[in-house]
Amino acid sequence: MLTQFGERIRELRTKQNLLLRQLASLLDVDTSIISKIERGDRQLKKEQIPLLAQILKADVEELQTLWLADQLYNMIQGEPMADEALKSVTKKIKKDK
Amino acid sequence: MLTQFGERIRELRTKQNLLLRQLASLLDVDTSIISKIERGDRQLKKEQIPLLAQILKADVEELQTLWLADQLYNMIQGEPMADEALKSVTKKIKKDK
DNA sequence: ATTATATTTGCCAATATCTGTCAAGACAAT
DNA sequence: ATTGTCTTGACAGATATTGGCAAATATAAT
Repeated sequence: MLTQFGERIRELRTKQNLLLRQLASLLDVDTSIISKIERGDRQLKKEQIPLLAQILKADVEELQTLWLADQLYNMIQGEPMADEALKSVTKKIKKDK
Repeated sequence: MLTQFGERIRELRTKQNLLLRQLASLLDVDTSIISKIERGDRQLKKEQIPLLAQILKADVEELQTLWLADQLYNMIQGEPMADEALKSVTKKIKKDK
């Protein structure tokens, strides 16, 4: 399944004329991992987002948002009560502040 | 950390005058598991919700919503971009339909 | 205070999930 | 056919989650 995060990374990477292999090297992981991340087969570790943003000269917060949205979407995917649950959490989050 | 789901289960269980041990037996798990679930230390398996709802004479959808909301909340807990991500997913979910 | 009952907690082993690596395959371009 | 890039599947090690037991703690009654 494609992810917003993965698609954005690929977009940024190609815009910078970076090869998978090069980005992988900068992130110190195997090339295949990056490939999978861009295609939505794997998740990047949350902790790696800042470094990745720096390498791709991207906005950290944008990537964090996309990353988190993917996780959430993945969780509610196909759940019958997704709407209600989302509404409830949104409300609760606002109260927390 | 307390959960909406766990608190509701405890509420329903006591209202039915069921002991942990009795509910545990009906669900075929150890008493300690139910205790932990009610206190938010453990998650009930999604698949067990319908049976639980039946036992507690509760609305399945209500419990599913609470359960899912807990999972979501747990995921965005402390995330700086929680708001944005939630908004994004909510929008996407609506499109999916 | 002692007993009996209910609940909570810490710990362990089993299981499941995640992470990175490797090797083989697909795909283009030349 | 060779080269360079990307993709895929299988694997092993690391992590996380789960259920169960047993001990600790709480609660209630006498």
